[in-house]
Amino acid sequence: MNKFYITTAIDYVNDTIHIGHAFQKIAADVLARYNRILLGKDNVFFLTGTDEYGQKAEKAAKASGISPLEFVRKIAATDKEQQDSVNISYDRFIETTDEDHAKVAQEIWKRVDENGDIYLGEYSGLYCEGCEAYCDDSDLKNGKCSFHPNLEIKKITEENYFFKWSKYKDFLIKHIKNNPDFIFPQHRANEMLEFAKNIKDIPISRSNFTWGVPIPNETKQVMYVWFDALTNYLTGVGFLENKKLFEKFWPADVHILGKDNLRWHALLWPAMLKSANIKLPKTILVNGFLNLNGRKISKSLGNIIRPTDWVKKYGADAVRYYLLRYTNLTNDSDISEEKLKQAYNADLANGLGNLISRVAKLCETSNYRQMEGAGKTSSHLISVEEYSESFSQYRLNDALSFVWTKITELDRYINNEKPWELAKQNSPKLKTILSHAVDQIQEIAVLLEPFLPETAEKIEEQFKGPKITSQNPLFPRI
RNA sequence: GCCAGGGUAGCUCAAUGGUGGAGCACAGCAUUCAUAACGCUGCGGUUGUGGGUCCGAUCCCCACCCCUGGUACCA
Repeated sequence: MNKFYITTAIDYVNDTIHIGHAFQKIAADVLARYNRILLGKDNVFFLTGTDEYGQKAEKAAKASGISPLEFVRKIAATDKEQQDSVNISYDRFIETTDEDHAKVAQEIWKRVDENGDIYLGEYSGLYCEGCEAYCDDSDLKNGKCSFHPNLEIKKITEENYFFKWSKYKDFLIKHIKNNPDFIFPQHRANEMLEFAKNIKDIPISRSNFTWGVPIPNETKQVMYVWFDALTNYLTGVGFLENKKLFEKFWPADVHILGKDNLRWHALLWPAMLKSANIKLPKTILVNGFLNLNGRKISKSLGNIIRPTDWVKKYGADAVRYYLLRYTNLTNDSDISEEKLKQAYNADLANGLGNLISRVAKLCETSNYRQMEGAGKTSSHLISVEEYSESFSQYRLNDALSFVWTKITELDRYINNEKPWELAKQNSPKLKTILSHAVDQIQEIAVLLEPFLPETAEKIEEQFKGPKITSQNPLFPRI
C-alpha cells in the first residue's frame, strides 16, 4: 500500500462540535500525520467536514430566522474553527452543501436506481420529529418517543423511495466475516453481524421537509440525510470532478467514526457502494465516546467543553497529548480538566519539557556543535517496532507510552554520565555523551511529530545544530 | 430480557496455571545540567462475591453481584 486515505465522521450542524468530537478528529489527524511521514505527503489524503442537510437543520434555521444555507454554513465555520484550534491537518473540509457534493449523491442514487435497488413504496408509522425517523413500538413510552418525550408522535403515511437493503444481507455478512480488518475493533463487527440478520429495506427519501439533496426526476421528495451524507467520502476525493485524484485514493483506507454511526457505515454504506459498483472501504475504525468527570457530555447537562476552551489554557499539543495518552481509542474513556493538568505537569513539563531544557543548556554552556549527521530518515525512525506495532493496532496511547519510556531512559542516561561534571573537567568524553543525547532527542522529536506537531517542530528547530541554544520552556509548569 | 466486553494499588492501565507489575499521586534519600525539575528508595493490593477443578487459581469451570456498550435517533 503506497497511499492512505482517511476520513472522519462529518458532524451534524445542529451545534458546534465539542471535545468528544475533537477526540476523533485528533486520532484521525495522528494517523494522517504518521502516514505522511511513512508514505510521503502527497500520498495521504485526509477528509473531514460537516453534514448539513436534514429536517433538524431546517428547523433550527427557521428558529433563528435565517435561511438553512446561511445557518448551516455558520455552524460549519465554528466547527472548522474548533478543528483548526487543535491543528487538524485535513486536506479538505467538506460541507455537504458544497457544489460538487449534491451531484455525487445524485449520481450514486442514479446508479443504485439503475441497478434496480430503489423502488417506490408506502411507509406508514409513528414518526418522531426529534429522531427524524419512525419509531418502533419498542421505542415508545406512554405513547411518546423515549428519546424525545416532550414531542408529539405523529402518525404519518408517506410514499417513499426505498433502498433494497435486504438484498445485500448475505453479501454484507460474508464480507464482514471474510475481512477481519473491515470493522475494528472486532466486537463491533459482532454487533453488526447480529444486526445484519434482520436487515429490512429502508426509506431513503423524505417528503415532509425540503432541506435536502434533490432526487433525480422527482420534485416532491428529497434524499434522506444518510444517503447523501455517506457519499461525501466519494466527493471528497473528486469522484466526479477529479478522476485522477479519485483513482489514486479510492477506496478509503480508514473511515473513523463514533460508535453511534457504525451501522450506517458498516452496513448501509457498503450496500450502497456494492449496488453502485464501487469498491468498498478497507477499514471502519470505531472510536468510543468521552465522558467528562464521569458524566456524559451533553447540552442538557450543560457540561460541554469545546477544544478551544482547553487550548487557550494549555495549548493545542497538551490537549492532543492528554486525549490520546489517557484514553483508549476504541472504548469509552473518562476525562477531566484535573487529569489534563496532572498529565501536563508530570509528562509535558517535568518529562519532555525539562529534558529538552537540560540538554539544550548542557549543549549551550559547553559550546557543543552538532555534526551534520548522515542520520536516519524520519520514515525509518518512525518504523521502530514497538511504535509502529502500536499504530497497526490503533493503540495510540501505547505509542505515546513508548516515546515516554525513551524520555525516561535519556534522563537516566544523563544522570549516570553526569555531563556537567565532564564539562568542568574538560573531558573529551563530554562530546560523545552530548552527541548521544542530541541524537535521542532528534529521534524523540520525530516520534512526536504525529502527536505534538507544534512541539516536535520546535524541538527539531532547536536541535538541528550546529549550534544548540537554550530556549524558553516548552511547557511551563502550571 | 437478550448479546458483547469488563471488575487487579487512591487514579490510569499491564501481566501470568507456580511467592502480584508500571506510570501518576504521596513520603524519604540523593543531586544541581534542568521548569522546586531528573534519579534512587519506600508506601500502597485477601486481583468484585461465593463455590469447584488442581500439588498450586488473579488466570480455567459454575453461580451470583456490579459497571460499560449494543439491541434500527444520536460524535
